[in-house]
Amino acid sequence: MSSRPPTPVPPGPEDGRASLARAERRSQILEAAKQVFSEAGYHEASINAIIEKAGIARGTFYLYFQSKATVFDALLDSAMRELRARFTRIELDDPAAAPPQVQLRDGLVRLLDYVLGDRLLATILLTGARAPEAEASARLGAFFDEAHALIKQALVLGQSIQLVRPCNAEIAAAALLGTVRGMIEYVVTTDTPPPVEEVVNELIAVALRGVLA
Amino acid sequence: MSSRPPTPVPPGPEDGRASLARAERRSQILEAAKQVFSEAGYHEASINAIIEKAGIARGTFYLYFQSKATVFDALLDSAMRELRARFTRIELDDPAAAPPQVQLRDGLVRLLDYVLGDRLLATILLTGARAPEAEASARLGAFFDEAHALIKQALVLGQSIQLVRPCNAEIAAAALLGTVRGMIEYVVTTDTPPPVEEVVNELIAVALRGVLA
Amino acid sequence: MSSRPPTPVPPGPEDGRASLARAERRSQILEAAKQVFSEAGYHEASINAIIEKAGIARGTFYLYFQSKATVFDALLDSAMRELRARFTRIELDDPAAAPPQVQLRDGLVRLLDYVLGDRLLATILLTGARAPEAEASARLGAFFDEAHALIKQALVLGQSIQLVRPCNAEIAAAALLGTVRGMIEYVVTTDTPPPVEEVVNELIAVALRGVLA
Amino acid sequence: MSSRPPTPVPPGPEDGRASLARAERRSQILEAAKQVFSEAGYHEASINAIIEKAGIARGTFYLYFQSKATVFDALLDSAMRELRARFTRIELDDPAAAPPQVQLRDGLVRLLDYVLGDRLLATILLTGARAPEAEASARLGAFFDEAHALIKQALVLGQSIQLVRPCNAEIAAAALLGTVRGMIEYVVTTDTPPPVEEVVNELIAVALRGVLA
DNA sequence: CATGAATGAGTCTTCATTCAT
DNA sequence: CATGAATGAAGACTCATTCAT
Repeated sequence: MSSRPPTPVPPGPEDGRASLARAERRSQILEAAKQVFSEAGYHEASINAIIEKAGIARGTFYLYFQSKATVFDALLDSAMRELRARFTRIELDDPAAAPPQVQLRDGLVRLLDYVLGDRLLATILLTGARAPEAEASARLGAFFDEAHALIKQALVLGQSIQLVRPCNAEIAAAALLGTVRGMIEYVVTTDTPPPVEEVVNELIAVALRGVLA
Repeated sequence: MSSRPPTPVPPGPEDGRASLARAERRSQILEAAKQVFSEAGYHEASINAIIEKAGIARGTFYLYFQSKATVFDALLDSAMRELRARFTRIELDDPAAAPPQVQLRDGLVRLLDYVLGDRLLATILLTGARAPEAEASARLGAFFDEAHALIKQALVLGQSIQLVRPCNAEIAAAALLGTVRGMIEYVVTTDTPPPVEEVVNELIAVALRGVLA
Repeated sequence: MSSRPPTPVPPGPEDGRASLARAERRSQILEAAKQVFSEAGYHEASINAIIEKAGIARGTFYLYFQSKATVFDALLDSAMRELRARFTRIELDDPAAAPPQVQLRDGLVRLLDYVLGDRLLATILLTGARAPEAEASARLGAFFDEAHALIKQALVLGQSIQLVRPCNAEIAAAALLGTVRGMIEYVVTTDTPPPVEEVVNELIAVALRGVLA
Repeated sequence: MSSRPPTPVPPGPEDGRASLARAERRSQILEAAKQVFSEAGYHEASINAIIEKAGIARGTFYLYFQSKATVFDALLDSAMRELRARFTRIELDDPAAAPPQVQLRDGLVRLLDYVLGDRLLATILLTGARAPEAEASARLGAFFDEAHALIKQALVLGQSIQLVRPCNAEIAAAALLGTVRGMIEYVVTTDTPPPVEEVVNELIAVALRGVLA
């Protein structure tokens, strides 16, 4: 029975936490959400867990994000942005640019550097595909498709200048994308991964020359 | 092989009479669950959807499986068993065995054949990591660790007979595991994938010789 | 933190209440909802209050109705159906029919009889307009518009046979609709209302001849 | 007149200086609240909508009103006051007064004039019964009871001088109150209502002489 | 006086699981 | 063995209210 007005008992903050600037509070929540999502995955993660970790009240969360899916989107977008920024298309025509192999190597180093610097975010990115409510989840699929297309394009180009051996570029691109993802997963899940330089060298060696002697 | 829970024998008369029917019902449920889990993922999948697809009553489900997590476990285990059966350790010493490259090729063909023959189960396997309640999910991690170890071991062995170039086997194994997973994901998600032979050829070529001319 | 599976502790019914036939349980819920809605109005009413009054569990409610708005719709529709069934268009041309005044009187008697027989439902009907989520709420508006049109039509017809004095039928119909609603509200809110016959006589007298001597 | 709560004088310096500004702010809020409440009804209305429309900050609202219910009360009281002021007891004994019919007509004209001049407030009054938390909501019931008593009294008086025909004054009063409410609802909800004079004429004609020729 | 960030009780709704028939 | 009605813990989200600045 709800005829009685709900005895409004909204207390003020019980500890002296001060009001944060909007952007600060927002990233505080993002940080908490990042941890929770990367530990528990989208579904297992609860708003409860997020606000507890952030040390804020329920309502405060919804002051900054419309829904659980929205925070997840923000994180996923952030991760994709970071990744995109670090790995740019390789420039062949520009004479001022570094040689292709160096560009490739640098891109991969930046990529793994970022991944190691923010393992949590990277974890979300690797597993974020399963979040149907989050609309960024669909963008993630597009993101990997894009990566596949990029690699394929590079292979075709390489073939045209006889740098790359004849092969089915579509399939090979899928294989190489897998190689990179395997690498990322490896450094993210290994407690004390080898130096980035070494990992990248190995990655490139495998991709370019395989493992045969 | 970790201590597998004793394959939850659901209660009921053990007179062995209805055993066949029992097994049939069980696989009927498993089949329905496979479809639902592979379409929706662990969390999005509902018991409702499973029993509807199986055409059984709610209670009947719990006569054969203790919980949602239990069916999922059964499916995951089944997939892992199938995979394990298809890809055996490469035999070097047995003079009666086929040459290593052929063994490798055959193993991969069997692997991809299976994957294409049961895409649903393969999908679950690829995405099944995110089901913290399902204890088989942990075994999945172990499964991939095992695969990594297998590859690493093969590399080390290959190096000892100068077949494989010197490299950090740990890292290279991670890269190659990724390559295979990428390949699997590719054939599973592509509507009309190329013939298995071609995919395997490409995969082996990339893994052994890279993409360079 | 929700990493732990929620320790499934769903007990069976703690009292021996037996499963009711679907229709029975449904009307049991409708009855409880009727009381709650009529006491508290749509918004003040809570699912909690309804299931408490019905003595059922939360989930049971949703086994029979999709939402709070849905039960409300069912009740509103039921009330409108009852009302419509009791007050039919007055038949002038049928020589076998009773004289118009008698038809009018009978209709009103049936109306008030129903209203007194189910005050709760009548209350919901009188106040149900404020429930934007309930789609039947819109139908309620249409219902009263229909009543207005019916009265207006009757007035125009009466004017054509010189039974009704010249007047603005639109306005007069609004006035008469108000008269009826006032009557209904009166009998519904009065603890021991006068006999229906008397109320109807008075209503008709006022509507037809006014209060002047 | 029930014990009205002492018109919640919001806290703040009582120096009388800013009193004017204070009153202005107050009515600015009331105006916004009037719009919101009349559009959305008590429950659907949100403090958010009110402060947005008023262009003030959240806290400011609570500087002038203790709660949502309080503003609603203020509006309801205001509407009742306006109505009361416009419809005074009909004077029979005063020889200087206009004849009773004229007094009645004038009162009704003033009533409808006001209603049309402030439809929003009138809407709130007509639908304000459903706001259990607002204690003025109870006063609204008393208000209509009062109106009923007034009409009944007039009927009894009219009967004593043989102006009104013999009837059950209690019931007839309920009918007539309904007639007036129907009228008010009609002019309030009709986009371009007929001139007040015409509506009042029709209302009086129906009330005094009915609809028969 | 004004502000608006923060609060948290309360609401609706879902769904895995049980058990009387 | 099969059934499906019933259960209730848990989750996402809203919004009136407060109070430090």
